[in-house]
Amino acid sequence: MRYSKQREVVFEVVSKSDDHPEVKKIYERVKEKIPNISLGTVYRNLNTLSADNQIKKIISFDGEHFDKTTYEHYHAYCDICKNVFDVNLKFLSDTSEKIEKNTGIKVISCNFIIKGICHNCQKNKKERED
Amino acid sequence: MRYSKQREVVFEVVSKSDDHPEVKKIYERVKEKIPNISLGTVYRNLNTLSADNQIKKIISFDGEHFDKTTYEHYHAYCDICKNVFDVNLKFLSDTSEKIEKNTGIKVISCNFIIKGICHNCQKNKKERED
DNA sequence: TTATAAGTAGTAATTATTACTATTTAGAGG
DNA sequence: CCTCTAAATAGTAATAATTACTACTTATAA
Repeated sequence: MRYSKQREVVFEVVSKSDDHPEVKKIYERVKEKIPNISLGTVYRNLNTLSADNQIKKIISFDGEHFDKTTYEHYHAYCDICKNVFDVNLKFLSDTSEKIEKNTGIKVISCNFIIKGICHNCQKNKKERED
Repeated sequence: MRYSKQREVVFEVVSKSDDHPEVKKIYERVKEKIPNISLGTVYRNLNTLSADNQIKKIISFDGEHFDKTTYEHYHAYCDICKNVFDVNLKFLSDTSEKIEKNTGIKVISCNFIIKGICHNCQKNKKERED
């Protein structure tokens, strides 16, 4: 893989994002630094970077999101505010290994996403109902 | 929800499928029984049926698949043959409940999909290499 | 310094999904 | 049985997401 300024900035943007952004949002953020970058370039680099395990592609209920964190952890998608949250739970650790052992499937990656309602939206909902 | 022949056939097709078909394939199978059914009708009914928990929508690496089985279980997607397989493992049972207890997120549904290489494709790969 | 293959911008094409509209139909209430 | 009405449909158009294509640019190896 050859160096390019565009890929560096795409990586940098994802690395500095705490909100699991979608392609569209990443594109906007990258454009602040490279105004004439092409959307195709962002797509290509997000795909090469995640194939190279430098970032992680999350498959969610509303499409693809990206995560700076590549170690095995999982996500929750809020059906109200549409945000994606990290989920780190002990009983889910080493899931890849366990699945490989138990099923014989050669695991490449795991995508575990929960659809639900986040703390904030539960609170707001309750307040409206009172 | 009012009865319709179209929805009945869509449900029937998914119910009789053992292969976690995608919309396109479901559409083809339904057309054998209702040749002039509209693709939009298939989409609409797949969405209403899964919202009503009569079938399950699986979010996979290559898009949406559908499953006749609605109880909590998980899936593996083969990166070579692109098929989706059921995964039933004890240590993953009651995941919804556990997540709700541990995170406080109100869980609506869980989507756990593993990307890997299935038994058959591992075998074929090995044979080619010998 | 130069050759070349990887990467890019800009655009076109493709694919998946939803929206729209006129028409049909299930089924509730007379 | 009728009749009414809202739900559902077929067919088409529109939208959104992603990939493909092409001429140009650039990293980097020799």
